[in-house]
Amino acid sequence: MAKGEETRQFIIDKAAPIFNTKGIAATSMSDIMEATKLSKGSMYVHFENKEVLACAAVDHNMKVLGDKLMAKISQSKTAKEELFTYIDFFSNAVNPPLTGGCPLLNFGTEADDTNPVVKEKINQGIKFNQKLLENSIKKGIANGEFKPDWNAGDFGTVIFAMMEGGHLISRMSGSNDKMQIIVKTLKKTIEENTL
Amino acid sequence: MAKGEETRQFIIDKAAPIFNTKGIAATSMSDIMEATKLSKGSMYVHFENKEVLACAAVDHNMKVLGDKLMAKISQSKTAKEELFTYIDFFSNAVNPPLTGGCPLLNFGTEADDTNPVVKEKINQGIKFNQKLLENSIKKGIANGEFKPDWNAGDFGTVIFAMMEGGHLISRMSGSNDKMQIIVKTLKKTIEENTL
DNA sequence: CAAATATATGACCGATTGGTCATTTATGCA
DNA sequence: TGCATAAATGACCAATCGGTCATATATTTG
Repeated sequence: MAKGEETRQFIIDKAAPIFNTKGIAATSMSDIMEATKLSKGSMYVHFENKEVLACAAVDHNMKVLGDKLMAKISQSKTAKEELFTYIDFFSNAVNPPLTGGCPLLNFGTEADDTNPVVKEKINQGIKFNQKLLENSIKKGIANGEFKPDWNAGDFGTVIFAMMEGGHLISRMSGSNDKMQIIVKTLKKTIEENTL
Repeated sequence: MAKGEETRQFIIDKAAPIFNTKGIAATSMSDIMEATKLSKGSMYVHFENKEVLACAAVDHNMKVLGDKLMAKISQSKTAKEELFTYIDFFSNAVNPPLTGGCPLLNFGTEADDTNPVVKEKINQGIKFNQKLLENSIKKGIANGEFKPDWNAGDFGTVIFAMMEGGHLISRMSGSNDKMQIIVKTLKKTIEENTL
């Protein structure tokens, strides 16, 4: 039983970056076979079909990225530091924390009109990010760091949206220039709401 | 000669929304055959392969969307009105101006690590949007509508990034709620920079 | 250790993929 | 109208797709 779970995890580890880079539709089981050096039959011992494997890969990508992010954020001492850490964490779109870029953007746009299961996973991932940011702002308001009239919910959404948009721009241009404008603008707004 | 070009355009018209909805990899030539009711051989009379057809579909989607946008914006009398029109035009992500949503987001994320030709097309499309917004702001500064110290280039990028991010959020949630927060925030900032 | 169970293999399957081509049909021009 | 050219057809192709399964090999457990 231990061996089985080990192999299953091994497959997910190898498959996750491939799915995040090529997309679900464009990734074949042969791609995963090649990456894992496992036989086709072995794949189907651990995953009943490609869709199940793809879902596991989506979950894995979100978890790995989330864990890395939370590890950084948890080191922050102030609410402002939390927001800055969040922004800095995603500020390099050309060399992003996860191979293939942001999984919320990648899987979200692909799943949009075709895969309701993955779409809902991404929807939850987005909500998690928005809430995370909103809660940091609320915390900062509560402890007197931020202006009390700052709309935490709205600005949580704004930060997330701007970072995702900046991610897209910078990935397409192959340069972090525009992302740095986003980062600068967001940090300036945070400063303006700092007491 | 006239007939040939007519059929070619007909195929593109039918194919474009399918590619924008399902993605390039997940769209098959059979899908296009079914939509056009044309034979497979006929498709290959007008397009040497799927990649060429996909590129034509990407171009078409961007052009149709761009034309619709410019038609609206050209009716604006002031620079502020131009910016508001741009924002309003993209404010409904659940029922977007183009079937399948924003092609820059859709094709951009898919092409990112796999299709340099399409990627560059999207890169140019993004730059066009940024420049369009930047020029509206510059125009507004020049004619005394906006504060002269407003950074046109930066804010052009910010508007575009926020709208794309908002588009993603609202598509995933199936609600325009978060997009409306984005719209509200952007318009407020524009007002703050209006003299 | 031995029996039972779980895991790994790769040949094999039908379906579908993108793409070709000889042939037929429609179009455009002299 | 008649002829040359262009366009449309659909059977056909090799390659690949996701997926199955009898068989073989490890692993776990009594």
